[in-house]
Amino acid sequence: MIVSTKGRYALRVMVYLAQHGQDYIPLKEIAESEGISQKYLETIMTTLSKAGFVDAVHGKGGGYRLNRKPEGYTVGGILKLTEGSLATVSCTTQGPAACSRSTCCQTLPMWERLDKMIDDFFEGITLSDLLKETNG
Amino acid sequence: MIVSTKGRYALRVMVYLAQHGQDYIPLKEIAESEGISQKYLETIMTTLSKAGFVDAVHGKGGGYRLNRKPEGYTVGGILKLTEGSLATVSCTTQGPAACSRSTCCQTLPMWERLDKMIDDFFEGITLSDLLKETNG
DNA sequence: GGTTTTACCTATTGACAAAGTAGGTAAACA
DNA sequence: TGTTTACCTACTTTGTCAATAGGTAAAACC
Repeated sequence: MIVSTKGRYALRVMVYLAQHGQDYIPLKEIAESEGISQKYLETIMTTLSKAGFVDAVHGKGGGYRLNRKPEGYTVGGILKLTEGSLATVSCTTQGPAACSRSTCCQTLPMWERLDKMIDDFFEGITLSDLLKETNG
Repeated sequence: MIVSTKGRYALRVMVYLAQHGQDYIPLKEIAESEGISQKYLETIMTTLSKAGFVDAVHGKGGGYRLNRKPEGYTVGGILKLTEGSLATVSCTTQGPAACSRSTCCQTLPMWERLDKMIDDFFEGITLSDLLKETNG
């Protein structure tokens, strides 16, 4: 049960941008600061940009920046965008009739409660909350 | 973020055994009833058997059965055994120094809280609880 | 003792997605 | 015109999940 690097990197990038306010930050700088492959980060930034999560500007002095306040982004929103889904089992990822056993499965309700709990967890955290985190 | 078939199948098998009390149920019957490949299920049953979660008896009239009451099994125990770990990110799966950024990472505390929440969730559910589930 | 029924063991395959790479084009600015 | 940046399409590598193949060993039955 794993959140892939795509989602994890995206979160870290968003935190990084949040810490740099109104400035446009070039991808190269983000990649180097966060220790992420430039090429790989490109695909993530494109996703964030297309979804309107960040502004992108070409050319010198360009780069990426947030277009909302940190409180305006939930961790859930960022992860759902980059991961595709947060569902923990294929049974709940697809439609209701995905599994022929759904009507009699003794474990399905548990998975659904888990998904709900995780969704609530992530939707209850904003970028602004992450900025306040401190380790150690 | 996915729980693999191994853990899901294991849970369903344990529920199935719980519903059959003291009887020894051959693998073939479990596989057919639950629609799981026999060969694949073998690896799962071996895991459960080696860990002492089930009794196994060879020969005619043999098979598998639980050796505790359903209340004696937590979903967390079964999943940790078959999945290996329930950690959601590689950052927390491995040791504390797995990631060089762990001391300054703004997102790590959140992952740790998530892992804790999921662990509590699964440890708070027993086989006996699953038996009471009803769908639709 | 031989046959059937069962669990147990080692190794291999196929499919798929995650992670990362390669090499370009287009926009903005000096 | 040249540099800096984002954007685009395609490819490769790697690894794990899911399943398969082909056996051996134990227990019961006749």
